Amino acid sequence: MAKKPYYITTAIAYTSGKPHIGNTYEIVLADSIARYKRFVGFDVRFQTGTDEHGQKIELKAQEKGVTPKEFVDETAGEIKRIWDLMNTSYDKFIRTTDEDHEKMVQKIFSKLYHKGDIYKGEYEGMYCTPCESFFTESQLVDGKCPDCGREVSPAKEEAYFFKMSKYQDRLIKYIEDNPKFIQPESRKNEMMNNFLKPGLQDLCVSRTSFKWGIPVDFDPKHVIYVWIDALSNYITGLGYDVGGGSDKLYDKYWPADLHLIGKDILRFHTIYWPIMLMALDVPLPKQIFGHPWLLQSDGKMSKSKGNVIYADDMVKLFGVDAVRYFVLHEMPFENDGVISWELMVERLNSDLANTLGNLVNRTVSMSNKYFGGIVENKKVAEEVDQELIEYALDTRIRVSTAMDRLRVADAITEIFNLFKRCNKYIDETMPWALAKEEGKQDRLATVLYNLVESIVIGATLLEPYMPETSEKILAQLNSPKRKVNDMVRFGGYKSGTKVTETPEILFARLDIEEVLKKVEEMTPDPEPEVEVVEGNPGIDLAEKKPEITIDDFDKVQLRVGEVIACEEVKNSKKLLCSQVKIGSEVRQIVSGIKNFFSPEDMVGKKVVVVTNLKPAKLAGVESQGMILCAEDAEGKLSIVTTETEVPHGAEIR
RNA sequence: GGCGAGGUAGCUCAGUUGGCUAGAGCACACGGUUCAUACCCGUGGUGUCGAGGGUUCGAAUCCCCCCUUCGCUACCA
Repeated sequence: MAKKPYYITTAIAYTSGKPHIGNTYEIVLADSIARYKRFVGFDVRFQTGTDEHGQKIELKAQEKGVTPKEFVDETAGEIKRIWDLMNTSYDKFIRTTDEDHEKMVQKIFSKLYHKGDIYKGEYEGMYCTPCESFFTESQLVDGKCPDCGREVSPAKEEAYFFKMSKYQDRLIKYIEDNPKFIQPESRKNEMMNNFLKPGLQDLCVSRTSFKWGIPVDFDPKHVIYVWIDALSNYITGLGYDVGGGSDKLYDKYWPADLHLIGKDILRFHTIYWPIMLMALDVPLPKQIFGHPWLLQSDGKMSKSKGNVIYADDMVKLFGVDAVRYFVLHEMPFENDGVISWELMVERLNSDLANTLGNLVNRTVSMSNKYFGGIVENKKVAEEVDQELIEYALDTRIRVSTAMDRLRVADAITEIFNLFKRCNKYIDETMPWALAKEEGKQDRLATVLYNLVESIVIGATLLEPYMPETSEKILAQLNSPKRKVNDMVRFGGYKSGTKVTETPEILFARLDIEEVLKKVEEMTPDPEPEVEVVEGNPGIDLAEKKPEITIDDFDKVQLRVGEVIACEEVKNSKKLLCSQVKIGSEVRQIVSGIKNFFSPEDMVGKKVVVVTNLKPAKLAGVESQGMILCAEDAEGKLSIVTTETEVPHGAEIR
């Protein structure tokens, strides 16, 4: 019988920087599910990758002085390196800059356009000119640009829109008919109440304000916006073809069984993505799980605090499997989890070193000490054995129940409960006492056999979560990997096998003080604190502009001007129109300063003017330059002028 | 503001449709044990189950109100 296919994906990671432990959690979680499904007999395909387009990347690349492609090549490489470091078993790492992906995204966009689900319209919003960005009302901070804090003005831009509302009722029905579609369930309510029930707005799916993206093939000044580009990776990665003739991978694995994503992007995956698929006549994925986040106990992770935890730092200190154990075990199903170095060390010492490591070690040691390493089933059973045997066999069922509900943390706990049960069994049977008693040798052998067999069962079940440790334990016990079908009976361990003579310590206990010391060494410069001058804090800019050269600065021409006349601009709230004399010419300049200066204030003032600024119309009035002002934290303005009297027309440099 | 989730032992959390003296893990204390990584096993809680009111023979669990924390609130990749 052919194996049942199982397709699982993570969200593709945005390549704007190095992923921290929170991002890494998702890939490890997905990996544990993928490995588990493989173990229980599914034909698994596990896809992950990177989302590499967008304005933010364009800007970051510019800041670094590299091309966007060079920039994402480096970041994507870093992300892949960490995924590999975490020992994740993905089958496909897709990048949205892959050629086949880009081509198919264009075809998908084109098809939706010709079908009439995408139409050309105008995007209206609040626009911040210096930032070249649109914002919605709700994004504005105090009615101003959330990035630079400056005034924004209503503006329009040509854009393509997706008719979401057309599919809204179908989606509501689908979600209601498939209660498991959105997990955890509380998220389902958020989507229904906030978006679906009030009615969907059409979605803007193209941009002209930046270039780093996939161009619309029939209208190349537009770039396809993130939704259609990024989300479609789940099908393009399988070789989906919108024109028919999809790859056989697609036929086999689509629809996906599980999209694993962070709770922050649930809306895109549970609303936009299903609607896109409906429009393409493609079946919907079976389940979408928005997992919670792993947070620092001492406040949020931030680079300026110097407390960002990166996966590779953790791996250096604790090893891959300890980190995997920690993130999987500590993460609850619905609420955010907590991460700290202290908790990490505590878990490692008590669970990994004491319970598991010590169990394996003492078992192997006793086998060596009493029987020269030979583990033999002499079948001298006693009543206590049965409880252990049943517990060991039952663990498989309990793990399975937890995994079917995606309760990965619970599944791991079940496995460790088995290890604890083994430790208890040792105390119940007291092998060291049997060793001293005459005629108890066969009973002793049986006890050790039961222990080894139980550990093999536990180690086998542990593989999806801690693959390396699982392998190490089986190697110490000299046991092959056990198949899922051989998990239903107790006694699969081959009697007469010799265990290792030199048991390696699986997890060494760590001292929290020493760990914290090492952590400090690894982060030697936790961001030099900028000195704050007492009583005069000044103003900190939210965003610093990239460095420029003297040549860049030379492009700007600044001259002294004298305001000879000034009036209010009709139909505007903030604008004044000044006539400014600069040498032999008089320029008309419009400025947003009415809230602070009256036209009378302005007349006679010497001002600094940008004279080679491209003329622009503000509220219908042409402005041939710009008067420079300083702005304080409250947005109060002060005109820049010269320290001593200088004739108008003088150049500033 | 609207919608939603939570507030249970020092810490992290379980507590199904209301019902035996409210639980687990960690930490802590004591006892046991010595095969083992100072480990393992056992024992130990006067917790106002956020506050108040109500329904009921009986409520952490249902209803009302209040306090408090957090999530979501559309074009951000």
